[in-house]
Amino acid sequence: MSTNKKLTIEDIAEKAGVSIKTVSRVFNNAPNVRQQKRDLVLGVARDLGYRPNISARQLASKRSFVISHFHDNPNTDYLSEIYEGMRRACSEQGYYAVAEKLVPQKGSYRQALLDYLLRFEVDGVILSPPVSDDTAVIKEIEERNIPYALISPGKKKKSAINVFIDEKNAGRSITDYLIARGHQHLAFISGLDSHAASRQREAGFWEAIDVAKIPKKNAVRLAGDFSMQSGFTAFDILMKKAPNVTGIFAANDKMAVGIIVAALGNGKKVPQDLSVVGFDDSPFARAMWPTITSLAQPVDEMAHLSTQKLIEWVHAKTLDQSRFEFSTEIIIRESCP
Amino acid sequence: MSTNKKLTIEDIAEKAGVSIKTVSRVFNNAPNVRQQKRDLVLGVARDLGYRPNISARQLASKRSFVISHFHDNPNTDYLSEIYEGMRRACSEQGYYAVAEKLVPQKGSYRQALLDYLLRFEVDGVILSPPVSDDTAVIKEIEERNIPYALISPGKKKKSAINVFIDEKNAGRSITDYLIARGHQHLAFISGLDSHAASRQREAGFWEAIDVAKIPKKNAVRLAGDFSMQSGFTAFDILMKKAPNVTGIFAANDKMAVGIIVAALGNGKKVPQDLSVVGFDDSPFARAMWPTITSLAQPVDEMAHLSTQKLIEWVHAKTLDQSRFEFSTEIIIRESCP
DNA sequence: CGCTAAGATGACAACGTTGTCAAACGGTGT
DNA sequence: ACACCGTTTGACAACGTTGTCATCTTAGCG
Repeated sequence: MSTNKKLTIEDIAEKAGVSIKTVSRVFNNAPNVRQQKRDLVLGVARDLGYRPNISARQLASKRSFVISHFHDNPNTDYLSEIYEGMRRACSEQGYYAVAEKLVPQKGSYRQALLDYLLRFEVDGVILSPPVSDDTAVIKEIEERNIPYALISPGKKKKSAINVFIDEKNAGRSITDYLIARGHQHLAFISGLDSHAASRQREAGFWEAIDVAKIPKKNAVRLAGDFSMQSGFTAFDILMKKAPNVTGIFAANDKMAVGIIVAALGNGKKVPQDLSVVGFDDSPFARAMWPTITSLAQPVDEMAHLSTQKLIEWVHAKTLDQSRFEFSTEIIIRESCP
Repeated sequence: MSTNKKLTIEDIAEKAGVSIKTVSRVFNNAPNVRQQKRDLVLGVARDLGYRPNISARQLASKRSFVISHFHDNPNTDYLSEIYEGMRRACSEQGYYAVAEKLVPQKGSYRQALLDYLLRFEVDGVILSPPVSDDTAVIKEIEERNIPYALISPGKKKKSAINVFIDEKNAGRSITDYLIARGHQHLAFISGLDSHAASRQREAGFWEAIDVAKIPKKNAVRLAGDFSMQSGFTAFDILMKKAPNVTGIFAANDKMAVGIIVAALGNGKKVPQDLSVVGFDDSPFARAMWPTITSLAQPVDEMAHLSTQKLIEWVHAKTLDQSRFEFSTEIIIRESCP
């Protein structure tokens, strides 16, 4: 390992026998550089281990090389998957990934966003629920012409990168799975109705019921709020309202944990007496006992792609494709084998 | 809100009738500026809403204004508390907070660290377990004279900022609490022995037993690994080895969840038949049912202070105080009221 | 009251890139 | 061979700060 003093664009230019501007062009994928020189410069740069200085780039180009994820979601597992996906993509391109929790004021995230933008420059923004549903936030971002991506099951925007899974179809398929395992009396535990994801998962649930020709009265909906506690509470209500239910679809894993704990505490065996499936494939789906069958969405991949496309957009200054749908997978575990 | 074109140091200098260098001095808390001028400049800057351009500062000063947290801990709740504390402190000082998961190679984080440092400049580093225990990593950081902070119960370094709680004392006090609630037959579920924190918490457990003059045979140690599953498993062993235990201290909340779930599944009531206390006060301590009595450490505050002190160190170029101990608190909930 | 040294201030050159614009090049049609 | 035009290349001035060093103040002292 050599004591390499800091390399600059000039060192590369000299070694390659071109001007610094040409080197700059190569590193910015700018047009109008002969392929031969491009290769030459890249070769020299690779040999010497050159990397452009971020600060100088920022200063000269008035770009920040920062991609920010604005969120307000207590699910830290979800957040860190997003962060990891962003970080990977950013690191590949010499960008910085930053995550910022927005604190709502009077029900809107607008002020918190403005506070942030006043202090830091940002080249691109990633929004996830519930921030992605705040129209005031989107308006501010669009007015500033900041490229942005929505990782969200909500409304799609023409002028944004939309990354999503088909929530309804996912709800449908995991319900189909429950039915295929022989369950004829089913329950759905909803999340917060304000979240589009919960509503769409539920729609999938009812579609599956419908298609399987299970009588509507054999299916029941219990209101939850995504919390473990609400899953726990749902169990009591379930025992009163529909004691012969054997298959439960919880709109997220936390509620699945809640209902399983409640079931065990009341002498029910899982999955023998009660089968439970969750959604998100979060770490406790693996860590609980019994482990939980869950629908996995590739959050990391989704964040990675969002970030990549965002950076492309920043460079190209124009957005081409705007919708990216990801597919999901049912991870079969003990709670519904 | 005015359409403020970008303010530079020159605008402030002109408005205040001083040179740009003086403005620069003021913003860097440099010595040798008359108090009167300092106030004048700060006043003008506040009125106009000026903030120094980070990139230009980075370029000119060869500092990066980035503080990185290197970690490899699957506990995302813990990580996001650290990140939040860092973020707050950084944002106050115009720094960037960055979190980087290090992937070990051949048991060491050294290579991953070097890969990172090759790509990005960093002004300060925060390490938490298990990275903070990697001597090769610390050696590399010290050789580069990068200020660093250890949020860790492990060995204290003279040449670093050490932020920690007294783990042994914390283990002692929560065990004291169990004993005060009348429990005379106790169990400790350990975490990974490679983690100093687990060993120290256990030491506190035994000290409490000792001081309370509880016969050693009435206390038992069960080996866990911090996972929910290991807590679950511990229950079976406990029932065989020491069925009359009524008070359990799990070295973290996850294992507390595991043992509670197992207990409920076996018809035991918590806390009536079995009282359980955890450690960390993580989100499920609140979300589980029953909610879990747990020992809380102020992770957010610890990260905030680490970052502040790190930034002070960067500016002063010298480290004064090196040890910062934080106090803990027992959060009483249903699992051991 | 002048002298000195320490403290306060400023002029100007870095820092390492990108933007701008002019110049050189190379291919085409006459 | 020449004029023309698009493509490629480069010289040099930004970008907004901080570092260096010279100069101007001021307080203290004989």
